[in-house]
Amino acid sequence: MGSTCDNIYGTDLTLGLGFSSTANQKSRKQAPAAIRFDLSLSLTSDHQIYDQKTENKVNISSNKDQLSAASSYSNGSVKRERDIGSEVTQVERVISSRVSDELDDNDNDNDGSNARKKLRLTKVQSALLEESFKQQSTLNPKQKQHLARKLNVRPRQVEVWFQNRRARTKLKQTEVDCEFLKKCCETLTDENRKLYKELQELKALKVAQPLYMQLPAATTLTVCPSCERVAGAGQNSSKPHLYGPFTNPSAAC
DNA sequence: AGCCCACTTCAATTTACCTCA
DNA sequence: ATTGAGGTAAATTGAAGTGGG
Repeated sequence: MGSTCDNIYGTDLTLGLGFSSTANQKSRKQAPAAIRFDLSLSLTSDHQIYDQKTENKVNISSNKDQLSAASSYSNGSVKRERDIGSEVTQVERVISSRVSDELDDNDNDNDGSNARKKLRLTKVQSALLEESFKQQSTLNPKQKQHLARKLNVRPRQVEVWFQNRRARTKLKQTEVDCEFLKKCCETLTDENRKLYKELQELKALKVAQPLYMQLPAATTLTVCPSCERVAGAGQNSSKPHLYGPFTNPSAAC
């Protein structure tokens, strides 16, 4: 991260995230120990961090030995967290995002490391993108440019987001379809099982009694006049040959 | 050339589980 | 025995890279 930027107040701010939190160790390990951030973030009074790009504020207060945080968003909503962990994460996100932007704008990798920095879109940015996606799932170049300017991101990011979003939608639809087919399969299996059971019962009945004399009055099945069988399909004599009142017995044999 | 899609990579984040005070 | 904090590994998420149509 070669570019150390002074913020608009002329102060070279360094935010150390060294305090104890429930944020997971691994992610903090991977985050820079101290991050110098650009003009879009500034420390305000009352331990408040203000992201000028998203207009989000993160209030940080300490209460005895427990740190807590509350975010106030540009839409007026306020969120209170159990502890500082997720807010630290949020601050890291914002900082990371801005730093990535900065690196990208500076044709990146000024720090010499080729590590791919993951940029996370802010909630506000994601919400706006979602809103646009609801209206239409593809963008023409003009719309892309406009949205990119509005979100303060690169057009390529908007493009990638829409691509990934379409993929997610498709995947979800596939899952829904799969679930539907699974249900269909279950129903058919169940039906097949019932029919097979019925068949076994009829077979047993045939063995016990001469069928053409003993068939229950209620049954709609008939005996084939040519082969005198209820069971025994033409293709396989061992398999039952059943037909109902609307089929042609001679044609079936 | 530019766009889309499918597939992939990998950093960031979440979740689950464990240990210890 | 129970609870909460802290640590870690595995799983998941999602932004971005790549290659082919």
